[in-house]
Amino acid sequence: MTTTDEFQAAGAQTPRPAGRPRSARAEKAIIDATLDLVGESIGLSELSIEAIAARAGVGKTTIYRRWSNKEDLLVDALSTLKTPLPPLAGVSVRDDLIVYARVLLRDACDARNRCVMNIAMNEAERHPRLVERIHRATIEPRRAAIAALLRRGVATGELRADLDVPIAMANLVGTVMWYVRTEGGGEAAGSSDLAERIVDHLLAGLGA
Amino acid sequence: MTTTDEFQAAGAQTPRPAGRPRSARAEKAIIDATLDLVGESIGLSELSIEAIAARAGVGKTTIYRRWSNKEDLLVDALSTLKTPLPPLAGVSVRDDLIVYARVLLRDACDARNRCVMNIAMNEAERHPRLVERIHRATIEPRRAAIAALLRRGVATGELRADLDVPIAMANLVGTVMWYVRTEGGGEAAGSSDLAERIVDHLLAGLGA
DNA sequence: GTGTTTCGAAACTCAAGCGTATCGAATACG
DNA sequence: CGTATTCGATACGCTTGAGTTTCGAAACAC
Repeated sequence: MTTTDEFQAAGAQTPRPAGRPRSARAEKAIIDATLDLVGESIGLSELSIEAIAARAGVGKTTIYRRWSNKEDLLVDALSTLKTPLPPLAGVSVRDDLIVYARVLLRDACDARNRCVMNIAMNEAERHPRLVERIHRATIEPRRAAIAALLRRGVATGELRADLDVPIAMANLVGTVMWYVRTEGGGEAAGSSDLAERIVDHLLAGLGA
Repeated sequence: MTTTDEFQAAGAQTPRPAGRPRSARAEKAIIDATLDLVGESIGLSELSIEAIAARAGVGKTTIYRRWSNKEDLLVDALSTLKTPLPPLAGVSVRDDLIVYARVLLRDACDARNRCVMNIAMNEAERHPRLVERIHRATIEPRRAAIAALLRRGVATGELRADLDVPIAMANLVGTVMWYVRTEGGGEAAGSSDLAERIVDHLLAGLGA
């Protein structure tokens, strides 16, 4: 830390409170350390503020001055993860399914995003506000997007007319998630045509 | 507790040690309480011996006299869950796939079994011995059985000749798991033809 | 310079939970 | 009966971590 990284947006109507300004660098370090540790230790109860402070090279005071407790910090940290859904080319449903499958694959292979899913699925009754926020920010938009894509496929005749959309969604998402979990997570991302193979497999079906 | 439930197998070569015998009822109560709490609190670190003792109506002494630590208790408790794989009728691959899908559905809806999966997937580096044992006792046999069934289908021509077995396994297992997680867990088990619909969906594929 | 606020570090209080030890009562054997 | 062991209950020492407080130093405004 040779240079000073303190600053404030200093809007005209916020006349810059007196005293030393809060370090933006410290804030980013705290968020990063939190996400790192969330990615390593899966349970939220294993995640300690002291470990976050140590990892971030920051005093606990600096954390508690910004967030009043662990859950508030987690809400802010996890909300920085929501990668935007990629735009769809919109040419063929198959191509768009592959685009989404690639996103699912990438997220499923990333430790941070994987833990968001674990938290959303496992800690619903222990951290309802946190899980609710994750659902609204990340999960629900993706569900809606995939459902809309599947319905588009039914409408255009590219998919079966009697398609069961909930089952088809479980097909796509569940296959990707389970594949990554069982067949080594890291290597799966490398083979770039995996998403393509999974989608074609689903479209064609298992039957002869 | 009006009657006495103490006993010992008392084989001829084990001459029944002196003193009050250990209570088989207490042992069962401990295992049951452990599985109940595992089914409620998903993380192993949230699971406390003291809560197990309280739930089982048992002193901590009675637990520590039988298991030296929490992990040993968990290994024994979880190993009582392994429901045997059902025999296959062996007539058609579709029927056998439905049999397995039903087993997967039932297990995925049961809180206890669901937590075994969570532990196996999430706590690999924290409890390697426990996870290893779960894998050998429960997961690996099922993986092998499903893989064998799929290969049989390829051999008999009921399934595509170019079937990618790992992807097909992720299809079946992932679809069931994900469906239960997203579309209400409890109700899914009720509709008895869900397994059938999922399998037929997979066999036919999504394409028109 | 003075005043105000934040900084990292360290100490603190408080609660939870592990694993152990001790207690009187209960249950077996002989 | 005496002896041995387990029973549930309780207390203990110990560690971990949450959240607070205090401290001297640093970073700003004036």
